[in-house]
Amino acid sequence: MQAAAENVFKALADPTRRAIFEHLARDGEQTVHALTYRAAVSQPAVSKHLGVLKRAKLVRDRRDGRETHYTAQPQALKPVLDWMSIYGVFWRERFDRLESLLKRMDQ
Amino acid sequence: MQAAAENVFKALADPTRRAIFEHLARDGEQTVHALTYRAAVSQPAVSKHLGVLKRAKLVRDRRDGRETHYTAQPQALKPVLDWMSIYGVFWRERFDRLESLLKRMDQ
DNA sequence: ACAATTCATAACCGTATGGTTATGGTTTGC
DNA sequence: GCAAACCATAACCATACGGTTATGAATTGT
Repeated sequence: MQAAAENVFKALADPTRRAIFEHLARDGEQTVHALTYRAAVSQPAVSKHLGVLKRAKLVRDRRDGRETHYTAQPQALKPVLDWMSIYGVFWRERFDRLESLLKRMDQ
Repeated sequence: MQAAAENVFKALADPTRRAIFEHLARDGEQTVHALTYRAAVSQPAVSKHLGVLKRAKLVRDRRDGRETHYTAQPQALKPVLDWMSIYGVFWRERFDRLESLLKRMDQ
């Protein structure tokens, strides 16, 4: 498998990290401060988690003065999808979505 | 997120476990003995990994005499796909596949 | 200038994790 | 019947991991 997927899988294995990522993906760019406010853990813990997510390329950071803004980079999930696709597991589901999509497009 | 996905993510976070799962998914049902032969770790380690995969429902086991046969259960990956779909990240890719599929169906 | 804010890093701690060897219960082959 | 094969579990060990508090560097507000 691609070496890239390694870090992604490990990064997503932790629930706190997934929560942070979900938050970023849903609500867009956030400062560490804002993320800490929502998280159930301390600010240093959040910073460490962001470091892990960053190494996995799941987030990007942008320094602005004393603040650091983080953004979700969902494309980084692609290696996971690719890995899963190897086994052709989801063709059935994809086809179902295709069908329902076509139906909606027909109306 | 679904509680089910929790175990799946953690199970897939370990490279040895992914290797075992890949092997099962590719080559079909295998005994612990056969899996150990290929794996880079000891038989007890393989057994433990299989236990983790089983709790995540990623594999099924079938006892037959002194042998235990394991089978990959790729449907268990679905919660991961669902989780990723939340963010609509892959609609673009899906749509691309749809297009190429339609082209092939047209011929 | 100085106090407060924001964040990352260091130092530390308990527990989870992934590995090992040892062992024992079944089942099979001879 | 007995030795060998197959597998799971127990006991153990080192390290990784996720959390904490303490601290300091950089920036901002007043």
